[in-house]
Amino acid sequence: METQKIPTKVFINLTEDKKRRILDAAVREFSKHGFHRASINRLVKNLGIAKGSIFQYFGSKEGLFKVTFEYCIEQVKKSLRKIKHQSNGVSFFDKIKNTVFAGIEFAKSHPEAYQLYLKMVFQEDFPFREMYIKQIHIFSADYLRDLVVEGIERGELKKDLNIDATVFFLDSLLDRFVQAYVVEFLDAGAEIHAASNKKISSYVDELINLLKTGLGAGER
Amino acid sequence: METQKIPTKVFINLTEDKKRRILDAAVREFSKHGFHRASINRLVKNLGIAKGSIFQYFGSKEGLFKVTFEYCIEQVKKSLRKIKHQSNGVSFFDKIKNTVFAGIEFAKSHPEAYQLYLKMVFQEDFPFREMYIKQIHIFSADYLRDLVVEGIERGELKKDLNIDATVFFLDSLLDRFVQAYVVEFLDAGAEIHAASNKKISSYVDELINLLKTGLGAGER
DNA sequence: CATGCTAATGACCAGGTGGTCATTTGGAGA
DNA sequence: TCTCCAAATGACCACCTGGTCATTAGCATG
Repeated sequence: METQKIPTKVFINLTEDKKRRILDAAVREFSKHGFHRASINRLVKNLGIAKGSIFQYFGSKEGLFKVTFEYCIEQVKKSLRKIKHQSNGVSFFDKIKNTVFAGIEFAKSHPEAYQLYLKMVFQEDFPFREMYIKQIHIFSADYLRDLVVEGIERGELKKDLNIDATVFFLDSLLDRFVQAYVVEFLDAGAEIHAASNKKISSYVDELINLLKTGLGAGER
Repeated sequence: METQKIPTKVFINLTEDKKRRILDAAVREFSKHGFHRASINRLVKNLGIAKGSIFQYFGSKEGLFKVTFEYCIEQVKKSLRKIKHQSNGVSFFDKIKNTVFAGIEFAKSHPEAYQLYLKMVFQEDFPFREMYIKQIHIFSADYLRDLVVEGIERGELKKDLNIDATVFFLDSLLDRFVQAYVVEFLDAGAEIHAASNKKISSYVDELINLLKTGLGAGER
């Protein structure tokens, strides 16, 4: 008798299609209601399978969540790899612009996964929360740090920049921009929420301009 | 027979002290667990009063939440009034700095109220959510807009700034800064979380410098 | 057709929820 | 001291939760 792996082999042996159906439904359920309010009863009703099967596949609600969340992270990774590859060779500020669009594109094509991330960050009582958030921040902050360092080397950015502060600065802005696109009422009256691509584009240009030259009426 | 007001007169007639005790405990319960997972049973146990009383005071869980949240908003208003009054006459960028400190001060002295706000924004299924978030954003965005307009008039800011974009820019940064102070893992490795006042102060200075002059290696 | 074995099933369980209401309590007025 | 009535109480209700497990179904092999 050995300890159970999660997910169990019973789940792994399912057809790819059924596995995807189950995980997609789980992402929807968790993203809509958060961990604790998510209901296994509702989930299996939506799926048309028996409740016992879920526990045979994942052992517990926590196990189901774990597998579901890792499934989401895999999607994020794919997305980031793509954008990193695409914007090879362009300027720092264009890379930032591409990153914003990639973020919005992800939130658009995987709205439930993104909602789940938001809940995870701010709701505080998910299992394994700390571990997962750390994992995600390795992507985003490190990714931005690389961009900044490269930008400085290339002479596109001031060479005396405080890197930590700059990364935080960028991270805030980008993260919040995508949030405003998705969450509503977070756009401070700027009507970013669900705006057209064109509008978004001109908005991002404005922000990048502010980023580049600052707000102050400098003595240039 | 007329429709019940919430809170009922039974609650209103309580001593100020008991009212405060009840609302403080409710803020703690809701901020810790969110609306749906908050438990009336646990609340009354902590308070040492009977469950029936809560329903006599507020009619329902929703009624309790409404009164509790409005109690929090009142605290925010007080805080904003204070800081608005204090920083009369100082420069734009000093006002921004004061605002950051006021935000952190509020999150520090009313951690539960602030947590409740975060949950409200990102958890999506509170009652009256939309209404309340709108109400809150009237404060913050309008407040910042006033600062920006005044800054432009005084010649402290570029006079061709896009005001909407600038307000969004500032709102993102300030909001996120306070979040990073409270939430942990949101500081992109910048170690803002629960930092000392001194560290915070130097950090804010860095950020304001970025705000003022931008990131770009301009042709100044 | 019979056997054997795994996967699927859903009735059932203990425990927690918001909400109700008949009963008790406590203090003001006579 | 007795009366009265609003306020406080907590046992109780129907409902829902995650989780269990004896039973059934389905299918491959002999």
